[in-house]
Amino acid sequence: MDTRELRYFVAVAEELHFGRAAQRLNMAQPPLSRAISQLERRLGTSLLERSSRSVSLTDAGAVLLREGRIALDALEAAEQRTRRAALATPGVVLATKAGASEELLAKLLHAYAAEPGAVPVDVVLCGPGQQERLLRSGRADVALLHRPFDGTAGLDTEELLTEGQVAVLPSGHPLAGRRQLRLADLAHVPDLPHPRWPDADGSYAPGPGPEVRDHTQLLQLVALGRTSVVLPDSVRSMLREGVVAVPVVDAPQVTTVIAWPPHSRSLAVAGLVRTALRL
Amino acid sequence: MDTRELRYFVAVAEELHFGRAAQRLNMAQPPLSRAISQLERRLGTSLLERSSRSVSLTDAGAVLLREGRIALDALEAAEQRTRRAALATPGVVLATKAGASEELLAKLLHAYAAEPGAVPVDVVLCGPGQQERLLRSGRADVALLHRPFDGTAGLDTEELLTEGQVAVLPSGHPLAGRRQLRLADLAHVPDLPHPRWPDADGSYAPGPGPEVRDHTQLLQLVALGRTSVVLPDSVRSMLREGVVAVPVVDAPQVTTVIAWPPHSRSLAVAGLVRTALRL
DNA sequence: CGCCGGCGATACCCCAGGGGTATGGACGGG
DNA sequence: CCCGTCCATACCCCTGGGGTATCGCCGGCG
Repeated sequence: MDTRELRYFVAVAEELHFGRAAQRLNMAQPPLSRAISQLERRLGTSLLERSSRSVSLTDAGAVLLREGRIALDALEAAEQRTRRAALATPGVVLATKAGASEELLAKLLHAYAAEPGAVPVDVVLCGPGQQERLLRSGRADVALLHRPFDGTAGLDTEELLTEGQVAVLPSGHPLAGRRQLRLADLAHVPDLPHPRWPDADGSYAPGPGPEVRDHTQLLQLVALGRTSVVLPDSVRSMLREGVVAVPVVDAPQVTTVIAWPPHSRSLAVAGLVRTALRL
Repeated sequence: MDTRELRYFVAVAEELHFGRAAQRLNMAQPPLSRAISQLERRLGTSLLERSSRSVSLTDAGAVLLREGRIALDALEAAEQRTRRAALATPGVVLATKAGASEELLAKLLHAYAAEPGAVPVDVVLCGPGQQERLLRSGRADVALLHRPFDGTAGLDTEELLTEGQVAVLPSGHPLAGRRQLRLADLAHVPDLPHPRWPDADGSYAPGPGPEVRDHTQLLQLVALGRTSVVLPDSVRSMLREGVVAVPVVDAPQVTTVIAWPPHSRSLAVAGLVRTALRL
């Protein structure tokens, strides 16, 4: 199967609309239609159910969408890792969520730098959920992920830290005085809508909550009484005036894991993992 | 990156010879040379070191070979799984080495068939090392692998059984009377050369030992005094007249694992794994 | 009920680029 | 020193991927 066809199919399968998919792919609609039916002929099966009013996935199409994304990720990773291997810099790229696990990260970097044979670590701070993408697409060699928020299927991982979660609230808020909360208490607080994080493409889904890009912004917005958020215990070390943290007893436990691609042959990644496990 | 270019590169990187690679790809050498240098230009790095007498991989080339094989496997898997999803048969394909773990396999199939919601299991018996390929290339949904012989990087696994190994010898052989053996005892027994298994393409590497295709053949050849072999304990149940098994005390322990692709969403695979763990 | 508008498929054209053959140029061995 | 090996270059051909114009289907609306 050709990469081109697969990319086309994934675009159509995601949009469920040939016209929009063609637009996204910067091409006209007819060659896209043709490419898809050609792919269907090659595979000997129909992938999309077209009525003249709507497009939907067949079972086979759903399989190809899931498996195809994995294959495209692997291709992109091959390209990115090759490009990075070509640069003279022998560094390793570590991706982590901006503002999360700050203390752990600092300790890890410090301890690793003291190891014999340590190489420079290029830290990429990214938005929530982006570490996983960076790792899968080959732009990072190793990442700190947070279960259950990030998916770890197909990655090798080691657990580093498990913690509960706290609600971060403006100090004047009625709920701020409680000794503990439940998720139900926070589910419908109309004056504190949940913040909105950017998508992979940097855009924001519509909604009532304020748009945020990092934890500093987020805590400032909490202090201003505009939003509230549930985060792992370790944010306590970042708390500022005007915000309080209240344990949420029934929030899922968050496990910070260090993750890397399963075929990694990098000594630097192995060293980082070894160091992290010794912390 | 294009699939075609990647396939070409992998062929050249494996052969380290443009002429032979072109032959393998059923094309002439010049367009292959051109395609590779075009790929190098696109990636902005050289992948192969050519002198007019020999070709070798650069560091970046080695990375692309490793990552590229993974990506090509993922592509092939996407295609195969889509094809299989299109067939009406709701079965699941289980790959296992012919003759290995027979008792375990029989128990597993029997127990799984009794589960509610069990689907037909299509068992593929293949040569050693081929289960891994079948799984990675999407022709199988789940496999029984044997560590440390099969690689499990990038697969999800559960351990089922760990056992020692025995040497299978013709009953008349001098070593057959021993209570136990060491690998060194078997390393240089010129009258019992190791058997040769077929490669992925069905051909045999040259060597002194007899060519075998399955364990029945193998045991017959042992009985005839033509070869000897070291296998997991569980072959004892297959022993025939004329052969004896002697424990090899320093042979590595063999662990039978059930393995599946990490992104598998198949209920049937999950059911098989659950059943296997309960045995 | 018929017209319109949205959407995917078809028809037809064009040309970029992938593949082939012939040949050059570098280098090692006899 | 010449020849054989092997990768690169030059040049040609034609497939097939992309574009525009248009059709056919169908649901909604006046």
